[in-house]
Amino acid sequence: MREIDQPSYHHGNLKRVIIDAALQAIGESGPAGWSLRELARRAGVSHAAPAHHFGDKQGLLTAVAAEGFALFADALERATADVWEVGVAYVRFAIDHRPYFEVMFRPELYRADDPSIQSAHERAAGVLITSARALSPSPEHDRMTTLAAWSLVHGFTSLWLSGALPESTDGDPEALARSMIRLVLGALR
Amino acid sequence: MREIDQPSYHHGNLKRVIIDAALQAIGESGPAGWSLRELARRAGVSHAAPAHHFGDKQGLLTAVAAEGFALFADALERATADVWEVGVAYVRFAIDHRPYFEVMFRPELYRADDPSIQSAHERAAGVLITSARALSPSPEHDRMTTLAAWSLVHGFTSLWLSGALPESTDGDPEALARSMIRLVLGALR
DNA sequence: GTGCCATCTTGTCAATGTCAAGATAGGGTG
DNA sequence: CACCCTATCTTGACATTGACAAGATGGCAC
Repeated sequence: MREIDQPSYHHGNLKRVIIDAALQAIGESGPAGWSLRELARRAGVSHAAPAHHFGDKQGLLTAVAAEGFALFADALERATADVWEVGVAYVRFAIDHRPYFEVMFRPELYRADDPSIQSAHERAAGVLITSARALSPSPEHDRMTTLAAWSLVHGFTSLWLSGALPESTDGDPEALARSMIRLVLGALR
Repeated sequence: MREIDQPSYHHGNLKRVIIDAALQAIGESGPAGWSLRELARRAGVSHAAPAHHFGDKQGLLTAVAAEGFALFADALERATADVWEVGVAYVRFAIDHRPYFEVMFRPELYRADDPSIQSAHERAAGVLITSARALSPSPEHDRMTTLAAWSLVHGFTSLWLSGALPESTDGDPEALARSMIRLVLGALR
């Protein structure tokens, strides 16, 4: 009796299949509440197939985080036409791609020094810094404006995702975030 | 050969010993990177002793979170004399009691519906809401001011703890947070 | 003194992450 | 076309972990 129905070697895009399965598992049970073996079971492969491609669990999460940062940078870049919307895009990405986001900002889960992470991370940080500069009242406030804007948006996102906000149950996070961002950053300059 | 040198039954404050060991372990390996058995080993008790007092791992983390919210509420209350300092106290607590904080805002790790959690949580939320009201320009802005202030402070804290801020390596988080809070919330009213 | 029961230990089990070794297939080389 | 070679995937094994069940201990009420 074989455990796998049809051991199909070289079926190609197993890496993608496993990452997708991981994203779904993270979405259901959080970034640490799933197992590699259950993942393999769902993907229809043997229990050690993930380890072959990603080395270990940290390796898989490193791949997830790297892909996440790249998608994140893309999403932020698409919003740069209207500077005010970059913060909204931040929130929207976190909610629309929650599994990515939850891994990305938990660096103890993956290898943050991996080159694939660093490049995507720098790109995302670049968009944030550029956008914040456009909102800053004067050049010497650039650093503080960046810090404040990032903190504001990231805090809203974290609280929303963790369910700490009373508005989390119903309500539209995007609209709420937009109001908050315009109010606070509008007052700043 | 016995595993435990001197099986000391009824030695009393084992609950405290285990919680303290858990806090230390969380500080070293994050809120999910430790094991109950390793904990028991360090505390000098058998591998199942923790389970007896706390039911399971979630139960232990529930106790940690409850204690954390109580200490958190205490710390915030002590700062209410100067409303601006409540936010700073938020940041200081998170950094000085990082293990508590990291568990508290990860509700999937514990039983958030536990009564011991709820009461302490409500007390902390009360202080935050009251303080934010004092900073609000007008009553109809109360809700938005609370949301903005909380997001700002929580975001700063999360980013600092995760090491995402360039300032995380050196720098004084408390002073930086104080500047940011005064700048942003000062502009709001 | 005797029974009771909270406290803690010991034993056990399935599940998990990781490593090592084997099986398969497709592509390049002669 | 035969050969082998390597990436891909499987199978097998092992230590560790969380959880449960059953046993041992000792203080306390009566």
